[in-house]
This record gives sequence, C-alpha cells and structure tokens, in this order.
Amino acid sequence: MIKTRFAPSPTGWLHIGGVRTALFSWLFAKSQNGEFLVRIDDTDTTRSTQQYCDAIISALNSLGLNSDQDLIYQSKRFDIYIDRIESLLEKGLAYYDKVEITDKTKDTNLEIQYDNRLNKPGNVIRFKNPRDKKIVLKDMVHNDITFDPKTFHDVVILRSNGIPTYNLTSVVDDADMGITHIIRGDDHLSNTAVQINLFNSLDYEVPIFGHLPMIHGVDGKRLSKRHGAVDINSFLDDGYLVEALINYLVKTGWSHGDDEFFTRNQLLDLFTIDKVTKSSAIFDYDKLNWLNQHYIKNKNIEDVADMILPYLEDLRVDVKDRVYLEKILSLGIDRDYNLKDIANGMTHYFKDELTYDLTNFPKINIDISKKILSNVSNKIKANKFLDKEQISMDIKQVCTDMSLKFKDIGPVVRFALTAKLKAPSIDELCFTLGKTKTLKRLEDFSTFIINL
RNA sequence: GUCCCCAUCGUCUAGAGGCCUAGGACACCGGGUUUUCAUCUCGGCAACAGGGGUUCGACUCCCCUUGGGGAUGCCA
Repeated sequence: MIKTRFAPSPTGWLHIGGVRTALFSWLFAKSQNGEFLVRIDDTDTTRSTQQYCDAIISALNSLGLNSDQDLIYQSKRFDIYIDRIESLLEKGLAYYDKVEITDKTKDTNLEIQYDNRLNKPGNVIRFKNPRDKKIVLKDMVHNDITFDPKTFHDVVILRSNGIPTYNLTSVVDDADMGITHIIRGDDHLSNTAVQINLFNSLDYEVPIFGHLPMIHGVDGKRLSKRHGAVDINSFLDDGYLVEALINYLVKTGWSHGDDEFFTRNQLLDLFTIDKVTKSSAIFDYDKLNWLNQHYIKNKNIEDVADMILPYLEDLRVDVKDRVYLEKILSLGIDRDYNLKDIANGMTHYFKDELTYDLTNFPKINIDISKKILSNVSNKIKANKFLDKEQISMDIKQVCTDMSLKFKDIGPVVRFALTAKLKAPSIDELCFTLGKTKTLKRLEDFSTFIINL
C-alpha cells in the first residue's frame, strides 16, 4: 500500500507552499487508496513552539488533510534515533567530531537538551557519507538526477546538545513509518543524496521520491511574510474557504487540461503526479481572491449567513434578526473576496448611527443635497413600503420635481443610507433597511451636513 | 565559489515533433447589462529567454549561454 507523509516543522506558521506540499502528498496517497500520515519534525528544540504546532495541526484539520494515524512527534522518539546512531557508530559509518560554530549555526542552543549515552561534550557525531559511488535519484517529478560523490560531505547527525538532526531523524522515521513515497518540496533535492546513503547505511529500503516545485513571492524570492499574508491560518481566519484554498493550490503546479474548478472528489479521481510541473510558481493573490469569491457566490444564502456570523460577532455586530441578515446578503456578497471583508462591508446595516466621512464623498454639493434629502424624506414618509418598485417611483418623482437626473441624487441618498458610495441599488437598500431606518438615516445625514 | 533544479502571455498554465496563425484562466483595457459599485456578458491586449545543432519539419529532442531558484547549518 502507498504511504505518504507530511512532516512540518513547528518553527513557524504553516505557509501556503507547505500546504500545497501536504495537499499533493495527500492526493497522491488518497487517489491510490493509500495512507497519508502527519509527523511533527520538532527536533529543533530552540525554535519549535507549541503555538506553531497547534496552528499547523488545526490548519491541516480544517483543510481536511488529516493523518490516517496518530500524529508522530520526533521529540518523543529521541531514544530510537540514539539507537540508530549507535548502530552507525558500531559499523564505522559515523564518527565524533569537534564542534565548530559558524555564523549560521550560532543561534542553536548548545546546552545539553537531551542527555544520552552517546553524548560527548564539545563533540558532534557525523555520518561518514560514502563517497564510493554516485547517487542516482529517480524522482517522480524530475526524473533521474545524478549526484557526484565529490560533492558529498559528512553531515552532523547528533548535535553537541544531544539532539539528533533532521537528516537522520527523517530517514529513520520514514523507514519506521513505512513511507513508500516521500513527496516534499524541491528545496530538499540537494539533501536527498545524503539521505539515500543514510537509508542504505541503516539497511532500510529507499523510498521513492517526488520533489515538488516551490511557491515564490512576486519578486521570485522564497515566499515570506514580506510578500503579504502567507500562513494558512491567516487565510482561514480571513474567511478564505477551504474549497477555494485547495482549488487554488492544486491549480498551481498541477493541471488537468483547461479545467479551472475541482471538487475534492474530482481531484481524488483526476490527480496524477506526472501532471505536476517542475517549475516554481509565483503566488497569485488575485486568482485566489477570484476563486474564493466564486465559491462564496455559489453558496446558498443560508450557508453564507452561517459562515458570516462569527465574523460579525468579531465586529461586535449583534445579529438579532436572521431574516434581516439573509436579506442583506441577498443584496449582494460579491463586492468583496473573503468573509471577513464581506462582514466588514455590511456592518452599517446593523448600526443605529452611521459615521459619515465626507472624504469618501468628495463631489458632494451641500446645498442641493439638503434639498434632495428633504424631498426624498417626504416621499418616503408617505410610502407604504410594500415593495421596492414604489420606492423606485418615489425617487424618480423627486428627480422630476427637482429637474435633476438620477445620477445627481442617487449618490447623495446612497451615501446617507450607507455612508458609502458603492452599495446596492437605492430601492433595494431602502426596502431592506425598512422605513424607520431609512428615514432616520436620511435625517441623520441631513443634520450632519447642515451642521458642517 | 561548488553542486543541484528550473525556463511558454504580467501571473497560473495547456502543449508528448506536423493538430500552433501557440489554447484556457486570473489580472489589465474596452463594449453591453445594472439606478452607482460589484456581479454577469461580449471583445481586446499579451508569451515559446538567446544561440547553435538533430530533423523534411521544433514550443516540443540535444548542447551551450543567459536568467531565476535551491543546497552548501549543531534549521527543516
């Protein structure tokens, strides 16, 4: 049976590129009735935190990329690694070496973190990397890659603080877990030669590798904070839907002809690793936004209401009337790209008083606006509010009475009702707001400009 | 520096030697719909990095150059 794994390191937020790696790994296994496992690579005790760990696990669960078995923590397996290192030592495939501190390594805490029988103060243990033959990696996405033994070096497998390093622990665990296919980012490509030698030296079967291209920022550099939001939790928190995130991620680096939209089941059906590209991609916020809007827009209003409620709560909007909320949502949820922004854009419907800021309405003509507001108010007062057509007729009547065009009075009324210029059409707005609220806002804004 | 990987519109990509006058999507620009905006819809702009081969024929195969990325950690 095919078995893959995703092995994040809790030294930072899980970023979007990591999620894609997890997704492809998951798809590869699941599309072939295999198993997908999650392992926490927390051997860097000076940088790993519980907070990052929790965030990563929670994000994976939200995305439905769950482990088929209990999570494995490397920090709980130190004894096993020590056994393996000892066996290497006994076979003459590892040796003690004096520590050397360089610029890059100075941040690691060298105090004893894990006291064990192999530990020798001031020494690390290195793997004696065999240099007798070249290594040919048969990669599922890159095909054959040859590594010249001249370039091999003896990597540290046990730190002077007693903790084994990634190259060792990863190999030991992949073997112990019975991982058949290692699917990971191609930043690991260069490590693969030494790891293959480690697999062989430990008498393990070498798994099959598939190295995925990276996702970069617009400047072509490794995707990081300075490119904007990159950690998956922030996308989830901002109201990016799981289906949009998955759809976006799978479409960068993999394709199925010209198809744009994929459900999870379709992916399980269609995914094959030979359609994965070799080249790196640049993260495209626009396309993610477009996809997210697409998915939100295609949900029914009740579902959107459910999803938006927590965001409104965060904004301290108390939704007493669910029907009112759904009416607002049906006025249009396609002005923003994510749930957080949508929620933000609709708070004014719930407020008793709006905060008017005329810098958002630079073209306002104060004198005419006063008259418009009073005329519209008068019409509205007499309106029975049975349907929006009546309201529409009232507005048109005001236009005629004042010899103005709709575009002269529309913005004023819209601004009075919402404190914005971009909003649903006025008749729908009034009808949804209801007579009382409509009148109050017209009067409030009128008072506001009179007092200028 | 050394080693490794990569290279089609601004971006994600289709392309398996003739299907290519290089297709789709996002973005952008313009028309239409809309009582503004958004949505929707129609249309437009826009790419095979360069140079050598191989071949009757190259986006596609090979080599070089250039450019980008990664590794070269007691990070993973």
